[in-house]
Amino acid sequence: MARGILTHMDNNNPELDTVFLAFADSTRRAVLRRLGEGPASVSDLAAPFDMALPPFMKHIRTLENAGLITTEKVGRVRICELNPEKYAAVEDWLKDQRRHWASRYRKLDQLLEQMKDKDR
Amino acid sequence: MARGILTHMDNNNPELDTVFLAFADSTRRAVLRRLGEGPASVSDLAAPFDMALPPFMKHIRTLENAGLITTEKVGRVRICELNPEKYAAVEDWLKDQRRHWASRYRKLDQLLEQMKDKDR
DNA sequence: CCATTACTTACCGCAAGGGATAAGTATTAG
DNA sequence: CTAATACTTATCCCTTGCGGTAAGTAATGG
Repeated sequence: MARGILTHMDNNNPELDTVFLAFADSTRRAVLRRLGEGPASVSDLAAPFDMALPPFMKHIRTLENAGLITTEKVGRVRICELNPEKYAAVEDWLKDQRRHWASRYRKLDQLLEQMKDKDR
Repeated sequence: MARGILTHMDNNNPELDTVFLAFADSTRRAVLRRLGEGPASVSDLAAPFDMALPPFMKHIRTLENAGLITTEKVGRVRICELNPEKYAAVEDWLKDQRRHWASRYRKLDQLLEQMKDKDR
C-alpha cells in the first residue's frame, strides 16, 4: 500500500509532464534538433515549416516553458538556444525505469541459475 | 533548405508522438514503473489511484497503443506486461540529439583550441 | 443457478492542444 | 521620416485528452 502510494508520488512530477509533452510533437522535436546545431532566430527556425508564425511561436513557448530551450530578445529578433541540461530529467527517469527492470530480470536470472543447478 | 526538410522528416515520426504522449502523464508513468516489477491485472494497477476504472482503462489503452505494454485477457482478468523494447525508440532519439550537441561542442572546442594556439 | 467480480461500452463535460487569421507594436534599413 | 521586418497579441475553430457516471457483459465463486 505504502509502496503503491510512493510509486505514485515519485512519478507525480509536473516537470516531466511538460517535458514529455514538449517532445510529443514532430515540429518541436525538429526545432530541438535544429537548435542542437546552435542558436537561431524564431524566423529561421520557422522557415522550414508550412505554418503561420503565431502557432509556431506557441511551439517555441512550449519548449521554453518546459525548460528545454532559452530565448532572448535582441532588438526585434528573438534568439533561441538549446538547454541540454534539461534532458537530464528525462534520462534520469528512463534510467530509473531500467533499474526496476534490471532487478526483475536479475530475479529471473537467479531462477534460471537455480534450475541449471538442479539439472547438474 | 534540403537539410531543413530532412530534419523535419527525421522527426516526423508518429510513433514518437504516441510514446512521448504516453509518458506525459503521472498516472501512466506510475503504471509503467509498477509494471517494471512484473505483470499485473488492471484492477491491481488501478488500486493505488483515486480514479474510476473506465478512465483508468483509457490510460492502459494509451500505453498499449504506444507499444509500451502488452495486455492479454485471461478469463475475466486482463493482465498487463511491460514491453521494454519500445523504450529503444526513445533512447535512440535522445542519443541522436546528443550526437548533434556533440558535433556542436566539438566545433566550439576546436575554436577554443585555435584561440589557445594563437596565445602561444 | 445466482451473485459477485472484472472489466467493457456508451455516453457526457470541461480544459488544453494545434492550427488559422487579423491587427498591433517595436526595431531597423534606407 | 517612412517602410519593411520580426515578432506579438487577440480571437477563433476544431480535435483530443483526462476525468466522470450509468449500464452492459462475461467469467467465476458459492
